[in-house]
Amino acid sequence: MEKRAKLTIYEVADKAGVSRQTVSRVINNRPDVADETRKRVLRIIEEFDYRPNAVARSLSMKRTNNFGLVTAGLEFIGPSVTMSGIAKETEQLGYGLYLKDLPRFNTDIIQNIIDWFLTRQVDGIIWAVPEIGNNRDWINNFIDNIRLPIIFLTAEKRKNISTVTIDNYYGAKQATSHLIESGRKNIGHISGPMDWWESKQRYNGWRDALKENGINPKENMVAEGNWSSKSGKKAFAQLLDSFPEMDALFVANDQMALSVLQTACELKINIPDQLSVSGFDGIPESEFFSPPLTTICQNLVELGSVAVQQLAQMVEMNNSDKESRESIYISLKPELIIRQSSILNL
Amino acid sequence: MEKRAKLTIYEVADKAGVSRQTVSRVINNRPDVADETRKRVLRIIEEFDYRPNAVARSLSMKRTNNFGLVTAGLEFIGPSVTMSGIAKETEQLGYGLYLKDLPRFNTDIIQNIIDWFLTRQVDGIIWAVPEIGNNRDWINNFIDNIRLPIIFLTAEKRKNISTVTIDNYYGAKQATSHLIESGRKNIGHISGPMDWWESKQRYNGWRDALKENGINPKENMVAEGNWSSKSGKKAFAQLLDSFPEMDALFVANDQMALSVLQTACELKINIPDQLSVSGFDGIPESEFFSPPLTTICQNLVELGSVAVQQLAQMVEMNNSDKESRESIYISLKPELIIRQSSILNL
DNA sequence: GTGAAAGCGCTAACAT
DNA sequence: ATGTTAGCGCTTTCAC
Repeated sequence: MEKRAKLTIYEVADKAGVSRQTVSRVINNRPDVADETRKRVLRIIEEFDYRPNAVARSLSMKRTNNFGLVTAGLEFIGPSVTMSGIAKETEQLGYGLYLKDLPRFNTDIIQNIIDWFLTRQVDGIIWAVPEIGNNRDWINNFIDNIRLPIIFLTAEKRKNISTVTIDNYYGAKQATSHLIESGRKNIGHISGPMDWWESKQRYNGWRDALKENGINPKENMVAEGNWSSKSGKKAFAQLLDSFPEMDALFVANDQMALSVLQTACELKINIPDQLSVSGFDGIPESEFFSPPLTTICQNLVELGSVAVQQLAQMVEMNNSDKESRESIYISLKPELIIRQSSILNL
Repeated sequence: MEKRAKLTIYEVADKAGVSRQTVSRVINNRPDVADETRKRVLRIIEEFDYRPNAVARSLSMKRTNNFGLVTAGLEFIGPSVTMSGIAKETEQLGYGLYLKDLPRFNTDIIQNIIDWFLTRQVDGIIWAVPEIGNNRDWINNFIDNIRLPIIFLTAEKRKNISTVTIDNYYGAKQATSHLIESGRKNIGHISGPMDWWESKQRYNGWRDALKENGINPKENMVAEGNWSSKSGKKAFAQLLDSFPEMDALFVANDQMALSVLQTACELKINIPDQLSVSGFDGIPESEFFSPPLTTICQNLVELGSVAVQQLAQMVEMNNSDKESRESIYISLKPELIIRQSSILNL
């Protein structure tokens, strides 16, 4: 096999002694080709290692079969797991995937990103940037002008917007209720950064679980972290000080919970006897913390898959009945996993 | 702003009263346009929200300005951090990025992946799949037939192949030497899966550091893990049994080292007094383990950046003098970070 | 079942 | 400085 200039459909046609259209039909597996002709063309394609040019095809068909994905914080494990789900499902459905990773969560270059994707003629966009502060406000300004299907991940419900998310509120409530049911009354909370939508939801779940059980949530029972182990350590120290009667703790992610476990080990605070702990996320390591961590397991791979499936559906629909598509809101329930960090020693 | 059918360059030309060519010149910022004409065209573009079609441009220019990225194991933190570096640098240099995540590390669909990228007419490929077993053997068969620039990450040096990697051997040697220098003699090793190239390199580094210090590495001093916390726990238990005189331990990644720290805490083995420990990777959490973990910090974001820079260079060169490009091999040195897990209490 | 003509939206090369 | 002509490689009519 020697290298040679790329073959075009025209040259294949020439060598096979047919017209370009016939070759095109063969490539696209159309039925209306004589069996013998098809074979002859296929042989030439094989022999000369011909590969159709997807760019030309896209131009002609006015459809690229590509999705655009916008993420942020790919250096963190959550976003990247979600992305792996997105990548796998995209592949599965036969689409290609363009990736754009935002340098910051809160960004002013939204229009550029969207423009770039429009320019590249993608068939749909997956917006997987966490909702922080007002970094979704652009939606209101743009969304009506964009005819392209877009699916949003992990966000508040909005009018005319399709979203797939994990039910953070539900998960937090599950975790907190579990701590209460196991007999604790003084339940603290280490939250994520409070300008994150997810943090707020988890906070609200904690708060409402307390209220529904006749416990009054107070300010000294909460400390704010920023998801990192480091911040978890600090927040725990703060709580130990502001809420000394604390006998249970709901931590907004597993990373920060790890710090709690380790600090407790240093301070000789027995977990779960003196302090019952639940995390949130369900990272694989949580099972091997000491003690193994009770947590809320969110299936981020599934989140990504479902989002892509929805997007693909929107793309298909968009092609048939234009304006009929209704926006959807899918909320996936995370699952409580009970481990030793919240089980009383017998 | 109301939606309307997408504008083409032709319609913009019409409205501006110029030819398509002039519009094209304006879009591409060519100098040879009268200032006034340029302004007129730009106004029309603005007013009608015109966006050039990159697909058409690619077809015409025979260049897409897209790279293809192949990864595997994106659900793990290492690959995804590397990828974030790749994404950022790609963006920086003005390229788009297609993402393909392999379902398995060891795969037989290599040809399909390459074909897909060729079909999409990418300008270059970044191969970021870890080298495991013989999953790089395909290179020998294909590489000479592919005229497309490809850069490989994290792999053994090969003829005619361009590669960027972290120097795992060097890092492992650094860590092990450090343990020896701090006065230990019985240095165990928990390795990664031994069919991984990276694991072998780290193992070799450990082995040679011992040898160079007059210590004879024996089989009972090594236990094999698979990078996970779970496997780390098991491997540590095994070593405790097979190598009871062990007073220091070089663990091939931080996740497994975490298990060691936690198990030690449970077993009341004091770290670093009884056992001095070093990890490898330098994940952010390692600083907040208890005790903080001595480790080898590899800058994966930089790894990704450098790879993309090299690829971009290959693309440029390829366009001028065809066959002159020599293959490169860049090896980035990781850095030893000394923390309490390997410092003797004073 | 197959082929000819036209077009997708853009740029390169040449002409003016 | 601007316009004209001819493609880029493929698909979509619409003939035959």
